Amino acid sequence: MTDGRNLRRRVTLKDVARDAGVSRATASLVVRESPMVADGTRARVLGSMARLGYVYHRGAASLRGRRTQTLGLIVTEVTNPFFGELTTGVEAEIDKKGYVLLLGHSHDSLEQQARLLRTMFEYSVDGLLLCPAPGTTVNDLEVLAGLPCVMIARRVAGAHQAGYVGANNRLGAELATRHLLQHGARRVAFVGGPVYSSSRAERAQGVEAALADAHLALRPEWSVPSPSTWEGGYEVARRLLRRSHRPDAIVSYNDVVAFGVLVAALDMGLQPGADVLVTGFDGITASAHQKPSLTTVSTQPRELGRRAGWQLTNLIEYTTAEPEPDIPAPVLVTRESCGCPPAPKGHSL
Amino acid sequence: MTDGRNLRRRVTLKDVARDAGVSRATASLVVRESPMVADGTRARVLGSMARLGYVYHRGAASLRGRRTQTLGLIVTEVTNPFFGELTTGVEAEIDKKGYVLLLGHSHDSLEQQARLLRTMFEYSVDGLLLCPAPGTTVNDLEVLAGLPCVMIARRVAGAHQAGYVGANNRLGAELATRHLLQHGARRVAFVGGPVYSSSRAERAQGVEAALADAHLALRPEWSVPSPSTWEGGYEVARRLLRRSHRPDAIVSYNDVVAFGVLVAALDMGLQPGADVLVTGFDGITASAHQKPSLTTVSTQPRELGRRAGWQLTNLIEYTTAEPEPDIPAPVLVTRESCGCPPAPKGHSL
DNA sequence: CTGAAAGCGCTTACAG
DNA sequence: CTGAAAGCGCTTACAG
Repeated sequence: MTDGRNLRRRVTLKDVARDAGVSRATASLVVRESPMVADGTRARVLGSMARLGYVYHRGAASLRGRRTQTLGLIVTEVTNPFFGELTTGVEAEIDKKGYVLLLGHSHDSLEQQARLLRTMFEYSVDGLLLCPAPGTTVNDLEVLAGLPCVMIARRVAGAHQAGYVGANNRLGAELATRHLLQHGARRVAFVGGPVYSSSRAERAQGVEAALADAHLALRPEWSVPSPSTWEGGYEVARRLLRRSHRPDAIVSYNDVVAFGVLVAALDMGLQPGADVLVTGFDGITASAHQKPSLTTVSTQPRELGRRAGWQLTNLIEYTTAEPEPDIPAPVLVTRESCGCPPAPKGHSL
Repeated sequence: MTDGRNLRRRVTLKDVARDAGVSRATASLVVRESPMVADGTRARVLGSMARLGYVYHRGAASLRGRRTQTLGLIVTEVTNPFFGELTTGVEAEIDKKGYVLLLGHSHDSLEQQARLLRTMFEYSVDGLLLCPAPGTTVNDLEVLAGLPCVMIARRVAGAHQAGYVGANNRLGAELATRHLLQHGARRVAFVGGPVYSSSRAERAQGVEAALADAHLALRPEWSVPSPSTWEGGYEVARRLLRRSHRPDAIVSYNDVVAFGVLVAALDMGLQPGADVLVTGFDGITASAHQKPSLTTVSTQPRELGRRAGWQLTNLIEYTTAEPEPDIPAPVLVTRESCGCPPAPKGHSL
């Protein structure tokens, strides 16, 4: 006895066509829901498909049709839930437009990113969503050769063909800082973020702008870069808060860094929200779940992903020459860490 | 003038072959790194490929070759970082074996899961990794028709063909409970988890087994299911801790639930680790970053993902009839929430 | 509205 | 070690 499972040939459109007594082209039209098929014929073909257990072979379709309905997403970090939430948003958006997601993690490595780009290209993705690893240049993107592409959260200078979706870094940091000033802060520090990143620079500018309006300045020794990790925030905050002349407020580069700042303060016997005011940036779910809960500039990561997916599918389907950057307005979510009362139950952004 | 970009035909193996003066078959052998090609010929072909800017077309290759080097991963929840960390592990493992990941989120919906299964099938994935949505039955998996498949974290009764990678729920909960008893706990509650899930039942059994050894019992009103969310943990803990006769220790269904429990305790003026001992389950990164830090049963989510990827690729390449379930031993990571000193800096599992 | 033919870019036997 | 032919399962013009 041989194994029936292995012998069973894949059911093809040809089989369906024969069974239904039509040509392959007609069967193909039915699969693709073309209106140009007579109702009776369509019903007959659908019946055969169901009876024979036909499943559409997208690989074959795309070889001929030049579209894979496949999108690549390359994210960098992985310890940061921001990227997880973003990915969810992307998937939700493209799924409803009939695309599927090919996922890769570059771990902030240029080599790994280059490999992934090539792989995605080999798989003939219809378009690409990329959170570029730090140090990415236009040259690194040349392999893409005209493939529709949208950058997320980080920009690559000179990549004009590519779309962009990201937070308004400057405005966001400005909002946070202004709010802290209203709460009486006068000695504001800015903590975390990769040294030479554009996003860190932009956020720092926002802090400075808000301070300037209050006739204050960001002291250079209080603008401290760090890895964008919990540990980064923890270490820097410890150092800053240990001094006798210490900041009375800390604007953090992102939420994960802010979490480290919160714990550092608590470990030193300082109450965030009272002894030192703290804000984050991103608005990941966990920001609502800290104790004290974290005031943050929400970029609504899920929504950001959704928009990136939207922009990319548009780029593919309508081929704009130079897409408009999509930079949604950030919203300040006030919670305990800046001295505000906790948000009402169930409230989240 | 017409746009040169659109006119440029894709460079095919045929072009390469012509340029190098060999047949397509030979060029194909070179691409696939076959040793059966003369060194000189190979060099010539590789040269042509580089000069012409050839990129391998995997779609075409798999249509003929019957392998797409593509794996599907369907994940359920999204608010829980556990799945993010798991995904990273999966990707790391399959990437080095030359596979690529097709990602889908079922959001715990059976309909969405069914759609995703079908889609992955249409894309001819070589295998599937599935965290089944609650309520999934063997029937739901029939569409897979022999496709190699590995379940992650949750089992589907009767799915014998499929592999399985998941935590040892019973043992894990037992370890945690024993540890709490050693710290002097006597009134232990078990909080969170979906009512009828096998994993909740197994973890509850572990708690009971440890308590039984100490001649104690799990009081029915102290075994409280809840959504596996922060909110779920928060609400249940509030209710339990409000009573005069309250638990002195809470074993939480997972880390996210435990985070809610921690904050509920703090909100009520109780110190976790002193007034009430708390443990989690999963070992997500954030467990080390709470204040107080969370003692947890680590299943090492990344490692779990790695193993699932390993099992699936093995299943594909060596076709075992009935794969062995892979149930790694959980490890208890002790931190502040059970009254232990915080783990040393940089320590994580 | 339907059918016959060609082709997407590769790999797989099979000769030589 | 290399070449000519057939075919993977679809879609795309093009007739009718």
